[in-house]
Amino acid sequence: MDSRNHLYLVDGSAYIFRAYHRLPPLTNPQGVPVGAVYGYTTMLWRLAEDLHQADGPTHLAVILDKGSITFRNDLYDQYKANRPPPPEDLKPQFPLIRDATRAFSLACIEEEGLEADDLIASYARAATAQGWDVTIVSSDKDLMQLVGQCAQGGAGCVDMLDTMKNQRIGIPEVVEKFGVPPELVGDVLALMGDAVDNVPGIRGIGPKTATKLIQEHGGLEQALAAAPGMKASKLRESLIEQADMARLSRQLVALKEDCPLPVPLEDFALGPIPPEPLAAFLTTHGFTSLLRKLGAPAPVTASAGAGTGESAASAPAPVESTRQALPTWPAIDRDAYPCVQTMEALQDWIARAFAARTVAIDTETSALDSMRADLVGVSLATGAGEACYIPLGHRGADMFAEAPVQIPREAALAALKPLLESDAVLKVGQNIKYDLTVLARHGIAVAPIDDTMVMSFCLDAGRGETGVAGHGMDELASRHLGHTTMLFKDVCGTGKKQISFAEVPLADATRYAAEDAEVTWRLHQLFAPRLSDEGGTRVYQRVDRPLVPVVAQMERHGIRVDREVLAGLSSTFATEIARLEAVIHEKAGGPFTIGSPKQLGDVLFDKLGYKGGKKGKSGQYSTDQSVLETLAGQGAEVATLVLEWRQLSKLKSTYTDALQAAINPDTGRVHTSYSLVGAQTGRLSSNDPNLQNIPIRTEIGRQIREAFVAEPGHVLLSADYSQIELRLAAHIADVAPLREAFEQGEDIHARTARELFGEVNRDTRGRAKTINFAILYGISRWGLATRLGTSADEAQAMIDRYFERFPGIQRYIHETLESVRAQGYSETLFGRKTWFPRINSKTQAERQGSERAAINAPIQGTSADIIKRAMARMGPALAEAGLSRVKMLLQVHDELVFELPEDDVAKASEIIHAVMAGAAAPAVHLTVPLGVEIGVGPSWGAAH
DNA sequence: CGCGTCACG
DNA sequence: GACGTACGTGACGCGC
Repeated sequence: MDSRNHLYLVDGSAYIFRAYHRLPPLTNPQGVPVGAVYGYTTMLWRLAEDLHQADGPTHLAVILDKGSITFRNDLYDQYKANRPPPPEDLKPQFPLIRDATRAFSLACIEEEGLEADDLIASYARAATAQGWDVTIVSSDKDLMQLVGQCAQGGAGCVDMLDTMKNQRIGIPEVVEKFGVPPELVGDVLALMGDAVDNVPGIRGIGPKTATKLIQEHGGLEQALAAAPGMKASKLRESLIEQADMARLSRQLVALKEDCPLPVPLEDFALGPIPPEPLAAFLTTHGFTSLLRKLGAPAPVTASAGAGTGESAASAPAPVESTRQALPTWPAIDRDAYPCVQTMEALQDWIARAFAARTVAIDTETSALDSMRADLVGVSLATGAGEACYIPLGHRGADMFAEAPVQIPREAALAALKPLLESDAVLKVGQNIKYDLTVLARHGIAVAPIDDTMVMSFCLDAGRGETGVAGHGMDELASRHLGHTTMLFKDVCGTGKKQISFAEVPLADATRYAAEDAEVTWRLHQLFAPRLSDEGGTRVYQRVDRPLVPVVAQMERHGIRVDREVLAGLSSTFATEIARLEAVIHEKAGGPFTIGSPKQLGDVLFDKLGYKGGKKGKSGQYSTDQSVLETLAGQGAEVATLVLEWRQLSKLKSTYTDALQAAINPDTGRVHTSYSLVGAQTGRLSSNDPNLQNIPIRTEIGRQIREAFVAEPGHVLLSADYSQIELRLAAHIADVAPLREAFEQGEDIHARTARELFGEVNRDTRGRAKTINFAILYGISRWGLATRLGTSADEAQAMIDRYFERFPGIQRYIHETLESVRAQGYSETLFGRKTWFPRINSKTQAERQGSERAAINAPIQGTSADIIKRAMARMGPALAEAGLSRVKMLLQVHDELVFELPEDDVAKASEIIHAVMAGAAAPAVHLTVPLGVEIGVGPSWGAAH
C-alpha cells in the first residue's frame, strides 16, 4: 500500500459549466434551478467514496474562479472578451456550489485576480515538490500542460481525472490529444489559439497544423525562427507576420505556478465526512436518493420535477433518479471477446440473444456505401462484457495466405435470420439503417429495431459547445461511457495503406467489432430511460424510429437515372464552358483560372479596374453571385460571362458528371444515403450523392431532372406540400388572416400584400413574399433591407407593419425566444427538441444567429415531423389499398417522389394525397389545411 | 483542410 | 452603430 499523500484539486468552475449543459434543468423544492449543483454534488460524492481506496485522495480542495479580470487582461485586453455571460438559470447555482462544498466539509479556494487554473498549477507544483501525487479533477485542455511532472528524484506525479467521462488523463492521453508531450502543449495552444478564451493564436492555423509545426520544430520559438526558411506559402507569411500574436498567446496560455497559496496544503487533509451538514444540504435541495445513501430518511415532499412541461403521461421521475440509476458496469475489456468460428458457438450466442430479449448488432463490411459493400462479419452484444464477433468474409492478408477459419457465410446468415427477424428480440444498432440495408441485400428483414444514433439525436440535437453535438459512436462512447473506442483507422489504417476490413486479422477484427456492439448495447441502456425522463419518447417512438426501415428501403430502391441524357448534357456544357473560357480570357487580357475566386477577384478589380471590390476578412475580393450581378448591371460583360461559366461548371461537375459516376453497376440506379441526424431541426439530409439539391430553379438546370426517369411501363409521381411552413406559422402563431386565406385557398402572398399595402400587384406581392420568408427565417431589418433593396429603416417599418397586421407573429417570436432562453431548447408541435447552447451568448452575432435559428426551428422542425409521419404511414396505407407496386424513392423536405405502374396512378394519387394531408392528425389538430400538389410524368422534370 | 461558391427546400 | 448574417443542408474546386 502506498502511503504517499495524494492531493485532489477539483476545478469546480469548469465542472459546473459542463454539468449545466449535460444535465436536465432540474429545480429544487423551492423552485431554484439546481441541475448543475446536483451534478456537482454527485461528483463530490463519488470522489469522497474513493477516500479509502489505495490510490484515493488523502487531501482535497475545490478551486473556483473569482471575478473575471485577471493579470491576463493586462497582457491582452481582449482576453476572454468573447465569453458569454452564464445562462440565467445557472447564475443562482454558483453560490450553491460553495454551499455544496461546505456541506461536504471540504476546502474551497478562490482568489481575486487569479484564475482557478493558476491556483491549481501553483498547488500542484507545491504538492509535487514535497513528493505528493496530484490528481486534477478537470478536463480543461490548458491544465493538460501540468500532467506528468514526475521529474526530480522521488517527486510526485500529476494526472487528471475527467469525472464525466470517467477517464484518467496521463501523459499518453495528452500525447494522443495534442500529438506532443505536456510540456509542449502550451506551444501548440499558442499557435492554434482558443476561440472560447479569445486567445488569438495565428489566423489560419488550427489544431492539426499547430501540432505538426511543434512536432517538427520542437517548440514555438523554434517554429517561429524556422519560418523564414520555409517555402513560400500562406503559412510562412502568417508565421512571420503574426509571430508576436503567437508569443502573446503563449503568455496567455501559460499557467502561473508561483501564486502565493492562500491556505497551506496540510489544511486540505481529509477525515471522515461529518454527515449532519451534508444531510441538511441534501434535504434542502431535494436530492433524495443521495440522502437515502447517507442513511437518512428521505422527506416525502422532496421530489423536484424536471419541469419540462411534459404531459402527465411522461411524468418525470424524481429529480436525480435518472443519474442515480446509472449502472455500474465493469470497464470495457476488448481483449476478452470471443471470435465465433463454429456453428455450435454461433448457436450458443443466438440462444443467449433470444434469452436476453435485447441484442446489439453491428455489421462489418468492405466499404461505406451500404448498397455496394460486401458483408465481412457480424458482431453481437447481449450485455456488459458479453459480446462476440462472427467473421464471415475475411480473406488472407495477401494472395499467398489462406483465409481464416469461418462459418460459411450463407449458413451463418441462415442461422441468424430467425433471431434478426424475431418480434421477441429487440435489435439495437448504431445507425442501424446501414445494417438494415446490408442485411436486406442478403434477404434478412431485421425487426424490431432501436437506433442509438437516432436516440441520441432525439435527446441532444444541437447540444454541445459548437452547437452541433455529434452522434457518432466514438463520440457517444467518449461522452456517455467515458470510453475511448478503437477507431476504424486503428485496424484498417488510412490513405494509400488502408486495407479492407476483410483483410484485418481476426484477433484485431474481433476486438474492434465486438467492442462496437458492446458500446451500442451500453448506450442503449443509457438512452432508453433518458428518453422517457426527458420527454423525447414521443418523437422517437412515433416519428423517428418507425422511419428508419422506411428510409432504408427508399435507399435500397434508388432511382433510375438515364446515363445518356447526362452524358449529352455534360458534353453540351463542356463545349459551352470552353467557348466562355476563351472569351473571358480574351476580355481579361490573358489566361487565368476562372474557378479561382482569388484570381478572378484580382482580374476584375485590380487588372480590369472595376469599382466596388470589397475585401473580406481573408483579404480576398468577394466575387459571389450578387457582386458579379452588380458588375454586370454596370455593363461589365465579363461578369455576365463568368456567371454563365460558373453556372455551367457547377452543373457539370456537381451533377451531370457526378451523377453518372453514382450509378450503381449492380442495380443501374442511383442510391442516395439519407442522414436521420443531419439537420438540427429534424430534417433529413441526403448525401453520396445529395439528391435533395438537384437543380430546378433555372431552365438550364432543370434539364438535369429529365435524366431521373421511371422504368418502362412506369411513371414518376411527385407529391409536395404547398407552403407548408407558412401554413404551420399561421397555425402555431395563430394568425387569423393567414389561416383564413389558407382555408379559402387564396394566394397567400397576395393576401399578405393586401394586408400590408392595401393593394395587390406584381410589386407588392413580390415584396410580401420576401417578407413572409423573412418571418420564417427569423427577421432582421438589415437582412430584409438587402433582400428588398431598401434601407434598414424602411425594412423596419415593414416589419412593424407586419407585426401590427399579424400580432400573433410577434407574440410567437417573443414567446419562443423567452422559452428557449429559459429552457435551452425549442420544441416542435410533436415534441422534438432542438438545443441552442449559444442563445444567451455575449457575442451579439452569435446570440442573434441562435435567435433566428430558434425562431425557425419549431416551424421547419414541425414540417419535418409531418412529412416523416407521412412517410412512415405511406407503406401500410398503400399496401392496404392493394398498391404494393408503388415505391417511395425520394424525399426532398416537402416533396415525396414515387415510382409506380401507370395503371396505379389514379388510385395511388388518392392514397398519397390523403396520407400526406392527414399526417399531423391525430396527434396534432391543425387549424389550417395541409395542401398537397401532385404531378405525374415519365421523368422527375415532367412530374413537376 | 479551410474557404468561397452555389445547388436545393 | 455595425455586422455585406434571413433558416436548414451537401458538394465542388482552389490553394495551401
